[in-house]
Amino acid sequence: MIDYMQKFVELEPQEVEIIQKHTSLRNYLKGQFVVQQGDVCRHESFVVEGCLRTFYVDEKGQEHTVMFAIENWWTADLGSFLTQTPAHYNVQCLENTKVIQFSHTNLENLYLQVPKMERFFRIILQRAYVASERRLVRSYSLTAKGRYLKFRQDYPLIEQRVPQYMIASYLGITKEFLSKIRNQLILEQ
Amino acid sequence: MIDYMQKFVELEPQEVEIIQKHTSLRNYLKGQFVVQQGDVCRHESFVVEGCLRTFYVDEKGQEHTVMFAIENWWTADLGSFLTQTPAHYNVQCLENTKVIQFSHTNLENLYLQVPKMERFFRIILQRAYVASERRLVRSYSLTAKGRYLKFRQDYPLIEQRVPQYMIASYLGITKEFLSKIRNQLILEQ
DNA sequence: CGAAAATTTGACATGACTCAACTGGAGTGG
DNA sequence: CCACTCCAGTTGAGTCATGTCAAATTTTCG
Repeated sequence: MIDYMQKFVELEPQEVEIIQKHTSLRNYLKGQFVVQQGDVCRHESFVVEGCLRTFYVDEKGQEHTVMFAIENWWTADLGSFLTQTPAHYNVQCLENTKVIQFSHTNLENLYLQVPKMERFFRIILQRAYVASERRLVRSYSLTAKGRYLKFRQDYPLIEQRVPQYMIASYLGITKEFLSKIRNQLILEQ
Repeated sequence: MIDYMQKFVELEPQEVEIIQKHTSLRNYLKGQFVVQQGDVCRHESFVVEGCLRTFYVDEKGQEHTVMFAIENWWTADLGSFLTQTPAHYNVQCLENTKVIQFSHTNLENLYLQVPKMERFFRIILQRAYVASERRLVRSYSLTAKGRYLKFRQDYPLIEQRVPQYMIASYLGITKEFLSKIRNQLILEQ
């Protein structure tokens, strides 16, 4: 994780040490929940190894996948984490997963002790926001097939690691329709 | 703008002065473009007064509204601004508009001179990211009618200031269909 | 091997789009 | 002050993309 951070900010050895004191390493088994809808999201997690899915279940019982996270990504229900209010989303491990976690108080503390962390997260958030905006535009301007092709192109690694019905719910379509799109793509070749 | 910033970070008088030195005030007329698709977005703008729309035109010539901005909002093509590469979006004034602008170099400079600005923008971005994620979830889980009702509820002020066809393109539907939804809502009462 | 989970297939239903025509202001100019 | 145009909004008919439901098939994994 430190290597990853150094791409965005330069850290002194003593800063690295402070960061380490404010984080904890945690292992989850496949299927375990890091965050559950209704609970407060206590940590922001950096994925060292594994794969997770953020999703929420609506009133009709339908699942909507908000995002996936693999190695070197951050995950949390950010809205819940920031305000320490009940989460709208679940975050579940799709594989055995190892994460580095920042608790809310530790992170606030860390911002005071290592101001560079403000910069680091500002940069990370800028990128996340731009990506989210792009995805939003695509959701409106592209057809389901177009969104699927874009997804395959952007995240080929994720496509291979997660079941198809989760990809469908990430793209905002039903698993049946995604299956039909895939079939159609094969026929086209 | 300073009042607005003080809600998130405490600024010393000399910091306020530095911020002022790094910004410029600019007026635009209704219809003018702050950013144009293809040009590099040179500024991040804080809206003092007025109303703007960020949108992009796809290959088929269709407009997609990415966001609106009114008083106390920030606007830019953030992706373009951050990397200083050509913009995907247009930002156009829907009314005569007054903004405070940060150029890219001024802002980078400001981050060095007033580190609190890192914190300020981190917080702003967190909120923007959470809002964007929510909108994304809605775009997938709600029907067009549901999205329209939510929009009216969330941004009643904006609804009254912008033409209906722009709201339609913000919601990802055609102006005709929005008109039908509105008609339907009247009949329901 | 057998059961559960994931995916595929097909018939039918529906939300949302397209296109074209129409309505109704808000200027604008004679 | 009227005629004209222009733009936003409405309406309706027909179509297409995507959803629903139920059954069949394949894959995964204990």
